[in-house]
Amino acid sequence: MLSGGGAASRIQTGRIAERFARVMSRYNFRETETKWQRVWRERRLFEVSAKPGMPKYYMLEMFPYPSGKLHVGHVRNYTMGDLIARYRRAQGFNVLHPMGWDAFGLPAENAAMAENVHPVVWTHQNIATMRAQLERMGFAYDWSREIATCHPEYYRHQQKMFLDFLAAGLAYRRESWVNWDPVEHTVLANEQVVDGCGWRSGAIVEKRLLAQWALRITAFTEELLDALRGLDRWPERVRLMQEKWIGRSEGARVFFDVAGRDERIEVFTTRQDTLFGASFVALSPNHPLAQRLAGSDPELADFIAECNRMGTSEAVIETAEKRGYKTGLEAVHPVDPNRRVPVYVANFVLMEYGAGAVFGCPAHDQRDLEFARKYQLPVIPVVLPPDASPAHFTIGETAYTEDGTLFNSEFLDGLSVADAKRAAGERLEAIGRGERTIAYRLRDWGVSRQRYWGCPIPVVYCPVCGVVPVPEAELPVELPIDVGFDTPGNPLAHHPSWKHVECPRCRGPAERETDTLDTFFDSSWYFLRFCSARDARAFAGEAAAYWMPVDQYIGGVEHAILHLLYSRFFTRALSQCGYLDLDEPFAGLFTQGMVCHQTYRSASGDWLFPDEVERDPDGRLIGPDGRPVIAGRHEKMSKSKKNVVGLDTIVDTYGADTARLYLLSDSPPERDLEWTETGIEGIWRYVNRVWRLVSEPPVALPPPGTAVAGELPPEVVGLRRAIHRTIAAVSDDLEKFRFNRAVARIRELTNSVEELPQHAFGTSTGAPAVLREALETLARLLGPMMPHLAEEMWQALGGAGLLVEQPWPVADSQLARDEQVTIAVQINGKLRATLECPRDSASGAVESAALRLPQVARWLDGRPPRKVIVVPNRIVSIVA
RNA sequence: GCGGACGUGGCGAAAAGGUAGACGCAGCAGACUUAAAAUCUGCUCCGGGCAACCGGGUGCGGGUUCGAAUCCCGCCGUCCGCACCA
Repeated sequence: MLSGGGAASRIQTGRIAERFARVMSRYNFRETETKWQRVWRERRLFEVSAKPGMPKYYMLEMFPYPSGKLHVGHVRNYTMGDLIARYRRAQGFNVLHPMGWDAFGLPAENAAMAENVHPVVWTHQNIATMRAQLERMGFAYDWSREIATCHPEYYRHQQKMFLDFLAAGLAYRRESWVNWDPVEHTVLANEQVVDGCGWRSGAIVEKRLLAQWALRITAFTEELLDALRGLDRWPERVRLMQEKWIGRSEGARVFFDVAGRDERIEVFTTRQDTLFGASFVALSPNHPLAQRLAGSDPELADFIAECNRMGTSEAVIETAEKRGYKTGLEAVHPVDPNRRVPVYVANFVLMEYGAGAVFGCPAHDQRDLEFARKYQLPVIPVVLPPDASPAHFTIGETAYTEDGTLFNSEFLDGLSVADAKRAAGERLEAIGRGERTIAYRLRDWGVSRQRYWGCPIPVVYCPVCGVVPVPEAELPVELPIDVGFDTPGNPLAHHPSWKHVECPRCRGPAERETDTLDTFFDSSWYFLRFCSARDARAFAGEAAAYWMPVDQYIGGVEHAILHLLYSRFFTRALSQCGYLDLDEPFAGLFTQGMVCHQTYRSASGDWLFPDEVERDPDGRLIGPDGRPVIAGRHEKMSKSKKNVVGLDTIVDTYGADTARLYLLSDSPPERDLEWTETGIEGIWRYVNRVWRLVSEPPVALPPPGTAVAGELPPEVVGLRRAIHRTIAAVSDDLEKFRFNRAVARIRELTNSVEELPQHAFGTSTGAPAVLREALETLARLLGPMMPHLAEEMWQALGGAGLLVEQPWPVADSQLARDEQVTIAVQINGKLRATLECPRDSASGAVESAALRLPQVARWLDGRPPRKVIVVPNRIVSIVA
């Protein structure tokens, strides 16, 4: 066994040494990259300030959680942002491109418990590591604006915001449900609940009601929904997801009296038209009436307790088996007092939505139908499909949810669904049994967290004065450092002295709030702080007015709803509190895909890092123990499955530019990217080819600025056309976030330069000048993608100043124009020939030329075509 | 369960409704080399044919159109989100 391990590590060392030798003999990225990073830093090129006369561009990538090390998923995001930032800068914009750390959060506390390291230390070490990694990548950040949300100078401002929200009625206290681990006596995050059990204790998780702080995001519901339409530079799918999340539905509140009791059940429904198909009413287990009934019905109390032995996540609730408990009560139909339906308590009814109670119409709702079948409740169809006969229409296993004509419904008979909704609503209103209303899925945002590593909520509880805000002069309420993590639960609550304070109002003994704020609170305004990161205020008004909104925001689609919705709300809430005058923080949004990698398991079933897997001489995969490896599926990179690629190894081996170009070139940015070792080697070969073209050009280059003069051979004219077409196409691709295509076009131009035959230079004095134009163009176009290599190319070409300070090239449309076009000729939709024509030839001429082609004549076989369609410069379509 | 997306060669992909597979990766053959690496050249969607060429082909089944990867309808599969992970 020992020797096996030794052999494996010898292979590994051998491979790295071999790679290293290969690398050192060529383009020296090590020296080049550190050199240019130093130059940019020393000249403070990326430190910017507001310049009112100059057009601004705010480029922002979602700031990272400092989890330890940067992975290629982060780097893909930041590479795209840097590309745009450098491109806009070259176009003459004053570009703000900041970076910071979303530094509060659960993993720091987990590390504290697992590795016995304080969250402060762990976080700061991780930030230092990750900052160094970002610097090595050569990203053009304004580091003078770096922020970390765990810094008191950052969170003091959000404590002030919280107090302002409180004063404005946008923050309030309410009871809400949490996941409770009965063994550890700790509140669990949804992520910490695995199959209904606590991740550490394994105990079955319970729901508990806790008094917590919430933000009134619902005060802005309509605005947040309506303004989505104006976000025309957001992906359609993200706007759709937010729209669905807000979940506006028009319907009605309907009141059911409980037979024989002085009790009324209010339900919300979007299907008031199906009122005559009702066969039950169902209450949420946490509905007040259900709670009251449970007091005298132990069986119901058990059922409710069982419903509460389940996490709070909607996915869990919705996928659980639908179950109900028959209370024995009967609800009186609101329109027809002679009808009665049974009242159930059901586990699928959410207290948070609508009225916490529903009526069930099994014929026209699938979930109600399944419930009705399970508890043998009647299924009464009331909407008749267009071609069905009322006498024979029945419901089987599928509810009918489409439009149709109402029947079995008294005064609604004969109406369409839409008309019946209106008529039913009117009748309910007229008899005082309900009213039409709009319900939203969106709930207020609970921001209290029973955790240490977050921003303290600046309030004090006084037995005399009640809830008292901490006076502004006493902010920030700083997190104490001397805490222990041995006792489960919130260390702040266990701290011997921290929470004991004087009441700011009456000076009597009082207690601090020991909950901290949700970390989404931290990230809901960081983009504003970046506008003036060292200001004594949260942000300077003028700076925010100049820089905001963010022109281009880039991040993972996993933030499509929560972070983006909260930030949109925050911007409005802050505007309402007088901080600024803005509704939408992000004018442009792009959501990039994940980075994936194949997974590997050893013979004993343990996950293996890709680095630990080698190929033996027969090409089989073997692990560090010398035994065969099982190659698994390609998945999103995650620490738990070890399918991560360390950034440092990549940058050490190939350099930052190669990594950057690979991340841009391989897949469209919005799609997932498969990380492959061979792919990055291909980029490395390309880097060397480009560098060779510049360092050893095929002919001596004329001095910079030499005009292209004289007659050019056709190949050189073609190269010149390629140069200008590439400039135009790459610019267009960058505008549309088609980075992989932009890279492909630059590679095509590189191929064109390499393919230029030597003799093309011999006959013309202008040809070397065109070669120079091509190489300079390559450097300029590659600049935002591979800034170090491009800067080195620019210097080797003798360009003036730094490449970063050069303007973006502009295509000459005359030079880009090709006078010949290839036209496809189709017969009955199949390609049969092609035709070379001068550009913009008359359709008649193209048509007759196409009909004269021998291939066409053969297919027509002497018959005249029935129809000919000519699309200029593209295609001739012949119908035979 | 609900909501959102995606599906094209061996692989990543490209294609204003107009020549499907640009640009790469991998593979094969060749050049250089004592040899290897590096580099360079050529080939590579599938089937048939010596070839010119012919037939088929963008998850599956239909439809619209002179023409569909692209638009419409229905299925299948995969991925993401679901409010305390960030």
